[in-house]
Amino acid sequence: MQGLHGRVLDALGPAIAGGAHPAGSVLRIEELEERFACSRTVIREAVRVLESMNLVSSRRRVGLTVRPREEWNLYDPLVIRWRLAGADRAHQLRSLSELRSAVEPVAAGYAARRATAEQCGELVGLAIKLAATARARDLRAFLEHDIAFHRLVLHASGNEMFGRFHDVVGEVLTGRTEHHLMPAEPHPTAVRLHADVAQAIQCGDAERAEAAMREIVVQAMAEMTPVFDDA
Amino acid sequence: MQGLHGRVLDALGPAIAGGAHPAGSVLRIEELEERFACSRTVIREAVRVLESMNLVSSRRRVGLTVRPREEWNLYDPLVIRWRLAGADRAHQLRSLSELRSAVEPVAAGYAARRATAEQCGELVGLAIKLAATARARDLRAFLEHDIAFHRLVLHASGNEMFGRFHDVVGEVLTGRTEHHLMPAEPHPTAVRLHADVAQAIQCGDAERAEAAMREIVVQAMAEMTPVFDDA
DNA sequence: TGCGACCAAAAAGTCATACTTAATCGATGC
DNA sequence: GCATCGATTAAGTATGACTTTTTGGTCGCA
Repeated sequence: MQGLHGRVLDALGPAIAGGAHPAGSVLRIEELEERFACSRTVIREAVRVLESMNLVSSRRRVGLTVRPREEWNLYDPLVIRWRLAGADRAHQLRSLSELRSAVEPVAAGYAARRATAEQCGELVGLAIKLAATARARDLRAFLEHDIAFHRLVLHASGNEMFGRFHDVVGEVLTGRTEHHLMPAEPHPTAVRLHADVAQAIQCGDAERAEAAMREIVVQAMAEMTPVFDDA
Repeated sequence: MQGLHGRVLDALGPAIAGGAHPAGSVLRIEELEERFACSRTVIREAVRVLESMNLVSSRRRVGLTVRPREEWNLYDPLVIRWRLAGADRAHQLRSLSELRSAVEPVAAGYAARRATAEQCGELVGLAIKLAATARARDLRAFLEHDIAFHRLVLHASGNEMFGRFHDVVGEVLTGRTEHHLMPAEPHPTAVRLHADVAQAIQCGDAERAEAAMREIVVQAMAEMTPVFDDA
């Protein structure tokens, strides 16, 4: 995200999502021009985006009113990111983790029914890499393969809505690392469960894929409970 | 959505989402000015929105390149609506229904753990209304209560991500009616299942709530299979 | 022939100004 | 207290000028 447009959006979006402008508060284009030291064009274009996310609503003679969070497009990748960057981070991580516990098991089930042979091979390969990087305590690489694994399962589900959920998963998995919630060595159970998922998908065993994935997600949530309790 | 901005968005969004401009095709601001007979300002502002949805990417000396569907913000309520309005409707209904089968049971489970007494009362009330309107074969009112029921369950989950999923549910439930897939009288089983969900939530029985909701969604999917097979 | 450097031109990005429009708010009248 | 009217506010739109980034073609060299 570059240019002045991107700069304004990357400042104003998080400010709103982070609560600096509570619901009901009113901003005016003129004051934003001054704040960001740019032209009305740039502000208007950024505001159009925020409006389409339902973060604000624009009205003549009033200005831009910040909408309540319940109205925001909470699935917008930018909104997710902005919220994760703010004081609401723990709360958002919890919400996303719960959502994940709904989506990923079912996606794994569909993957077991629909994955191509190539995807199966790749999943097994990633599961092996996960085991290797866990053993080597290479957390960076582990995260990388973990994200890739989940992304591939979602994609292999053959449902583009599941596929597009990878943004959420990536953010949650990354968030774990940033909160130092990754144990020095990932649980052997977690590693095994990933292999289980890969194998179940390869065998076309939807129920097993679903169950194993559910365990992965439930375990990940348990590991994050300390953060949630801050919320 | 009013004004020229809204008009352009409401024409260009569906055109892209509906495949009139395939991935890789390039539009230019100048030609859009001519097509929509408005100023560059309006086009640029609309384009900013489409860009933030990842429908297009803008580049100097190239123009606006339509992105592949895998990159679109598929969870954006407008994108969902545009796709449902296009030739992809059946496919999108299927994808959304599968997603629904993931999300709603788990949301019902959380609702069983978190719903307020007031919400429980309201759910039971809606289940009663569903039964009455089904018996009276008042499909319009049935749909209305059905949507309200699901919306409330999602809200009662106490997770704003589930709560915000109500757009998806509303579109899918409404889509059934538009495809004349609503039977003359809703299945007594469906009606009973809704009551089961309401009761389970009231009793704090998460497993039962989840199981009953899963059955509702699975049954709804089965009823839509004829449409899916067109996809 | 292939590669790198250079430059003109294309198309978006930004700015400024003017005009239009919708809607809010205050005053007035009943 | 409510309805109407009109002025004013702040967003919506248009236009033209200028800036910036980047693409694509040309040229030179090995």
